[in-house]
Amino acid sequence: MSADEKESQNLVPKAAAARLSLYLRHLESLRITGASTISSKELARALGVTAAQVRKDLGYFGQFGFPGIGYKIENLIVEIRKILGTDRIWNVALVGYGSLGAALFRYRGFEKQGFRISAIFDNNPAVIGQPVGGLLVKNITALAHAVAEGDISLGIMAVPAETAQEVADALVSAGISGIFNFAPVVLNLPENVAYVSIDLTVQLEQLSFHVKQLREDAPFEDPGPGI
Amino acid sequence: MSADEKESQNLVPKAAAARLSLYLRHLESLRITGASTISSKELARALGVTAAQVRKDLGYFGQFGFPGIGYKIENLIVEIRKILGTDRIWNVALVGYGSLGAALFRYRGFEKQGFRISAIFDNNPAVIGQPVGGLLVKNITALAHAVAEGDISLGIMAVPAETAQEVADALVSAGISGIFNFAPVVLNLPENVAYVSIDLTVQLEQLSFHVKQLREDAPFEDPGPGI
DNA sequence: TAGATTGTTAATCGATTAACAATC
DNA sequence: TAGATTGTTAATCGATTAACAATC
Repeated sequence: MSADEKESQNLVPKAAAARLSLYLRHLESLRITGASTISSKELARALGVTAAQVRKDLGYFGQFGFPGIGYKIENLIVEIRKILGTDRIWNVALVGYGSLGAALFRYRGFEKQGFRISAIFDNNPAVIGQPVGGLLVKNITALAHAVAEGDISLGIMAVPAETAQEVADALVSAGISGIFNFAPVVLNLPENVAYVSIDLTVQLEQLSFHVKQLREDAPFEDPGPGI
Repeated sequence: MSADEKESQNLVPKAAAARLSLYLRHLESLRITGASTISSKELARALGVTAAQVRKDLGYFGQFGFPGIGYKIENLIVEIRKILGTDRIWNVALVGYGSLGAALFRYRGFEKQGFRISAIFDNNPAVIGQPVGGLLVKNITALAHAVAEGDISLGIMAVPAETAQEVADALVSAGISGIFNFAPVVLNLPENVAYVSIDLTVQLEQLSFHVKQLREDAPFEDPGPGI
């Protein structure tokens, strides 16, 4: 079976695809230093994984390295971008222009990787019509039209939990291909819509869980304050 | 081996702990509806996992259910909070008061789960001294003192990639127990410091990857615009 | 009681690591 | 050439699912 067939049959572990992004980030930072090749061992070391894992992750998608040499940095950047689909511009709709939505809009990291927020929506009359960075915040009822007109295929949701499913449904009917959700709910979506969700509170709870675990594992290390 | 021993020996899959947060979120929303018990099957259905997984995840930490009945919602909420360590207040330092930092500070979801941002730091003279929600943004050089004084054990980093490692080192020397990082870098931290990281661009890249995969799997479903 | 549901063991499935021939 | 490093197979490790006796 070819690497292409593997990919299209979903045999790529999700975690492998996530690491690809990390490899890309590191390769981009290396490029600035002028380095031209890197071995799986060096890349692994920088990211805290094993060299075998780096080679295996890349192996899911093709043969990019040179035995005895390593990987050519420029070339690998181009290849990973192709794999991730960031060798193009994605137009993104931002739904919800509260404080988180506004922060995400101002975040320059997205544009740098080819994600362009090209429309903003809210249901709050107080912000609808407001100009932000060359755009106007639109009424959420205009979603379907704007998505079709603007060749928008991704949506970022920064809305409260209460309206999240409703907004997701609207994005799906509008014909969006993928949703990036910040509302703390598990969305119900059709199989043909891609879905990534970040629940900030869940992550913070994981942190407190890990802190607790560390303290339990090493009860003599951290007597805490007052001793 | 007891459930407690398992936990302290790190035999709990990380993914199981993450799902605990999702169970908690759903249980809290159920409580409002007045329901008093729930079965693993119902909980599983709501969150898109299997019933066996719900029971197994909870089983890592103890026996909370009643055969033939299910789980008592109020009780399970209390137990999961204990497990996650959110049965108490955590004082949190926010480092970096740019647009993301400001959005995180305004986000009410943290306080609701017991995470209180009790100090804010930045290195930018333009924001140092600025009053925000009853706090003053402090110079980052005051970190160590404030952490000790304020019983702060967690740090949220909303700083640029360039200064992230430096800030992390400062948090570690200040005696912080856990770091929640938003900078797009892999931090180098001692083993005894808990660590959760969110790289927004990585997540958006995963979304574009999944969209691409869906399109490749169903080439006849989405002819795209222009047809 | 009969039906429902847990907690847990064993079976399955998937992901990571180790090892090494092929290659530069 | 000798040393380095890839790509890939096989072995290991870990997580999920299925099954079912125990229990209410």
